Amino acid sequence: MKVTREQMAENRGRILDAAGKLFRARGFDGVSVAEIMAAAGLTHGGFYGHFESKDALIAAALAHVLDPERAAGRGKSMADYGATYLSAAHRDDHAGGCPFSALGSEAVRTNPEARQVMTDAIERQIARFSATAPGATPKARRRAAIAGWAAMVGGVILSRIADDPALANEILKATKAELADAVSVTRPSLSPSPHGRA
Amino acid sequence: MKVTREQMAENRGRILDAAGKLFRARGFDGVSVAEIMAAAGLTHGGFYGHFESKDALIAAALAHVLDPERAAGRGKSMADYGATYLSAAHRDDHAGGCPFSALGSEAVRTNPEARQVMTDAIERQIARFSATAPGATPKARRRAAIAGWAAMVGGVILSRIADDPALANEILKATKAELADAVSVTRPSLSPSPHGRA
DNA sequence: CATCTTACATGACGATCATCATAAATACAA
DNA sequence: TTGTATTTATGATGATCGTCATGTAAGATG
Repeated sequence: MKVTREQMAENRGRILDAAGKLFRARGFDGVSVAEIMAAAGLTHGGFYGHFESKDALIAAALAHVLDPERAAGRGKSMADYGATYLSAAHRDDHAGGCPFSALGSEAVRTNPEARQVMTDAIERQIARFSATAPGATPKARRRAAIAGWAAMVGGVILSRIADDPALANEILKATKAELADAVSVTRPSLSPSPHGRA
Repeated sequence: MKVTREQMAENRGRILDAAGKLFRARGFDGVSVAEIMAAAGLTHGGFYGHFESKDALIAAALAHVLDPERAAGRGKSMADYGATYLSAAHRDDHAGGCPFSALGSEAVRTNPEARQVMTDAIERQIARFSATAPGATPKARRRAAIAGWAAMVGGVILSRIADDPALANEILKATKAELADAVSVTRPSLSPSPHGRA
């Protein structure tokens, strides 16, 4: 019943993949350890050889999904990122989408390790958006990056809650449009932003 | 062990109050029926005389909290509402604050009745904000209302997740400031908005 | 090849939970 | 006032879950 070191590392990776998807799809409390292990092709017994507890898995799975190495849309501007983020495809992809929109309000109540993982990811996202956010000064751009990120997360969550497909799509579209306007208009006064669409 | 009709109605109200607060503070899965009943001053047995299931209570508690009759900040403009919404006081008041920021990502996965209750509340909020949102046309104002509401919800959620108090406060402040700017600047072209601060 | 190490499977344990059955007590109708 | 309906308390039930103990097969090590 033993397994190659390499196999073990691959198993750990499969556990993290499965946990990342299942947590996003059904919430931290909506998935059991046994279910995650089964999705990874294993049984529940081996779990505690890989992780100390379910809480530890939550933190590790979030870190795995939010790993800056394989972040989606690396080179995109904030506007382009927002357009993808606020698409129907992303909204409908709970298991594969952004953990903030899938787990945001639950993450508030998770363990400190997981909170810190998410805090770091928030800071990275803000820093990334700040490069292409509208605004004349770095301070203004950072402010716009934060507000834009907040609108993206809130927009997807509200669109997912909305029962009525028309309303759900309108929320996506409206948030996307306001975000795009903010970028193209910049602040009233300055010359054309040096960080435009392309 | 029977109780006045009036008492029973009051008991039901206390159950809804307790459920509303506990759900917002700890999530739907983080609170047991027995705990809610205890918080209402009753024991768990009587629960099913009031509600058909925990799911039914979730829907009823959300409807109770989101009741348009006793909605907070009735006459406020979107900008004023946003300033209160994005305050540290509201962010720190999980149990008494907005159910969308407290339960948003979990609400996506609740029962259809609860989803519909929340959908109606979203529609009401958008309609309310549309009256004082920036924009030259009703369409533009509705768009701004939606994006503003999304930014509020996302801003509070991100601020609550953030482990670092400085970052948490910055998120609130930045989102609030962008919201205020959007209102005061309106769209570049038109005369002063007829729906300004006051 | 022999020994040690260890990753995973099986199975169990204690706790928690939603839900239901029953009983007691009393409001309400007659 | 009497009888019935009904609200709540007590207690039980079956299911689920996180975690752990143990066995075993097989890699690692020399």
